[in-house]
Amino acid sequence: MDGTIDSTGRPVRIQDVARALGITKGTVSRALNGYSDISEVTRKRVRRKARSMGYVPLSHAQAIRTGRVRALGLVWRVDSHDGDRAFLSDFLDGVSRSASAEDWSLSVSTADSDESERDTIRRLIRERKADGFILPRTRVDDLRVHWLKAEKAPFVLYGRIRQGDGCSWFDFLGEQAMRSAVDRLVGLGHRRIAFVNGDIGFNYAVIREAGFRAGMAGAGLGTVEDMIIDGVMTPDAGARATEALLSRSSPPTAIVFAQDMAALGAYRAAESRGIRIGSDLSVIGYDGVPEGRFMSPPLSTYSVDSRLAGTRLATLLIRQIRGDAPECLRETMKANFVTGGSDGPPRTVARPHRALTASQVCQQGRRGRPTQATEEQL
Amino acid sequence: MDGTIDSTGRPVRIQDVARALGITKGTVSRALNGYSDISEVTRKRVRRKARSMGYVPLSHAQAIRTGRVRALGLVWRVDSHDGDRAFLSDFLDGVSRSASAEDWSLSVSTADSDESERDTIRRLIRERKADGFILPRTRVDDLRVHWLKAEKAPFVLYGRIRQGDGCSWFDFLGEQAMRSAVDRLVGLGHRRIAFVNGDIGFNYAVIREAGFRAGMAGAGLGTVEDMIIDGVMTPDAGARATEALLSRSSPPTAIVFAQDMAALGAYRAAESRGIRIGSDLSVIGYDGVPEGRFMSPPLSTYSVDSRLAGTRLATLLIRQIRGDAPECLRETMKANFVTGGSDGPPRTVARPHRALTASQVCQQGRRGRPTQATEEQL
DNA sequence: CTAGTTGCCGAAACCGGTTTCGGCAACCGG
DNA sequence: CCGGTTGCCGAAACCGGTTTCGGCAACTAG
Repeated sequence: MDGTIDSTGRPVRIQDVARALGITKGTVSRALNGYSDISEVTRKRVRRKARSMGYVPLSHAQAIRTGRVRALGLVWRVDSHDGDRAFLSDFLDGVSRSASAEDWSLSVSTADSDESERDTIRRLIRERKADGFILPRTRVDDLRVHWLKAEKAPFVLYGRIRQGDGCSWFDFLGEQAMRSAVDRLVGLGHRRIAFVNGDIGFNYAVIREAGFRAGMAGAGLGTVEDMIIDGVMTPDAGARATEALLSRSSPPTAIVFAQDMAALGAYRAAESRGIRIGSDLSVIGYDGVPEGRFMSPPLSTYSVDSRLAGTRLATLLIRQIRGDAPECLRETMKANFVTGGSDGPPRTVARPHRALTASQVCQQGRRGRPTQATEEQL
Repeated sequence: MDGTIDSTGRPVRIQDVARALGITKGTVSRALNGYSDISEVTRKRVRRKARSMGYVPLSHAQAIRTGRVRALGLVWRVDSHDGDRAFLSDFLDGVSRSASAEDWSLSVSTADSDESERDTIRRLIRERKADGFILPRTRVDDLRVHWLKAEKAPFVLYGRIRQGDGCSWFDFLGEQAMRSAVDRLVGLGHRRIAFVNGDIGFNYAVIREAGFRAGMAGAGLGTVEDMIIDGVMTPDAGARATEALLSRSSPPTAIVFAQDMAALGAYRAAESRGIRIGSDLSVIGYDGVPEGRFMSPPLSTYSVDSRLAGTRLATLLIRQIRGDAPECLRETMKANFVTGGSDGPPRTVARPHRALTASQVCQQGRRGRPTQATEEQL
């Protein structure tokens, strides 16, 4: 197993290219790496010859001098079952695409605890298997940030954090999505809106909850604390949460879920209660998992492009490793709302004389919340 | 970003360890790598000192001489949506665990076509980002095998292949599972058993179909060709296949699915027909996807441990790279049958005078197929 | 015409390990 | 006592690149 082999069966090295051109390997190296002290004619000759001979530099041989192996590191936690199975594949694809485009590679490891994750990261750094790291699913106080700062290793976060000094990141605007979900539901006539959050140890949960509260406040509806449940990440837990909420003395007419996987549970709870999602109970999710499209009615959700997140993160990390300041490498993007049919006007306000047509509802939504919305409807 | 740093802030190199001990770096290297010409006392001193100083060799610096980077390569195809979402995470975890245990790492790339997969593999080989490859989901005539043999690169297959000269692999015994599924169903009293296969371009599909046919033949039941459908990999396709089978003039009383994801579709088809899985229609799957446990009744299936597959494959590949002959590195394992409740005695034979109790059925199953099974019951 | 640039490339050091080679000292048998 | 092993380690080559340094030739300015 070796690089391109010439007629003698030996892999092609830089020395071979140099010899074939009658110049030294140092010149070949400088020509290929864009040094300015190489004439344009020589550079062309070298490039052509290297290509024709199929010369590709060994990354580890370069690394010995440059200190860089052109590899990104990714440690995947397998202990937290968030259930979103499509995510990993898409995310990896995104990262890999960006990395490959720049001729970088991706070193992946798994970990099932904080300790093993720390050990894994340190090993990858120490052995120089990776030049920098992509950190998925940032926590409110993320230990990995401390570890990597201590090791002076570059890294990018998938998800913003509060103490973001010296950090770069990519993130979707979860707070904006949740706020928009509330606006939409209020526009449809809902007043009693619940929020089912994920694990508030993760940043995204904190951010989305803030968005929900902002939406409720903006609509003149104070958030009722027992209308907020957190720690719900699976369909099972989502079903239980929905069941609990619907058992309240004044149950919500709509539920905003911070995660689609939890929202899927609402369908099960609704079925066992004999009520229908989209009319008896409105549901809006977040993530855009494929399963949501197959529910009936399909889940309305704020869809997130995991592949895009991967590509952006890889690009940002490579830039940072090449020298850009982390603070300049921050990107956020809107989550895309996808109408499914799981949200509609509430049953309770659908009395004949106040019924709204679909078009009226849409106009209302566009004009903002109705001015006559008052607290007593809660 | 560097390895362990000493008080001066510089990363610890082998030279530093040598100097601290008053010996040469060559001796340190040989001591650490288990050369026999190093005395046991020196070896101990070196090991202790290296550990206390936090010395870890740079993998790329070793690679320049040894030619090995201690990394496994894995190219993941993202274009074939087989739907099994849990697989990737578990599989990666298995590979990563084994690799880490030997102090190896894992280089992952994605590809969405044969060409991009070939280019990716070649780039990883040429740049020496990986010393060998794990090839998931082998096809009947797998191009990757040809590419890698041409590059003289070590590789292991997840799934056996016909032309297996010079190949090592790990695989689950799909044919045995399918055969056992037929035996079980026959034991329960079924005679008209259908088989819904996956993409027969993949080896596992060919193998499982062979197992099904062997089971039918072994039970004295010839396989009716229109009772076999292939190319079914998703719940949607599974539902359609089930629908088609149940529309036959003499529909099957049981269906064996080569993949759980397809089997899930049978539930949907059954629901829309108003029949019940496990009594009106028996279903047995293969894979053991988590979703199967949540169906009602839970799906009976031959469960496969993807994590284990990953660990075994990584171990086999590392052995091969270290010099073991590929032909000696082959492992197979049984798929585990998990009773769910989706299989039971057929309705059609459940007439009072022929009804079987559960225990009788089990005994029958244990004793083998009933000797009175004849063709005319089809 | 000469001194000072500038463009371009060869020579060699260098990165951090591994591996070969050779030699010293201790031990061995005759 | 002496030649021949054997055990153990230092010295140095080596792997395949990158980067520094210096010098030659051509060109430019004074």
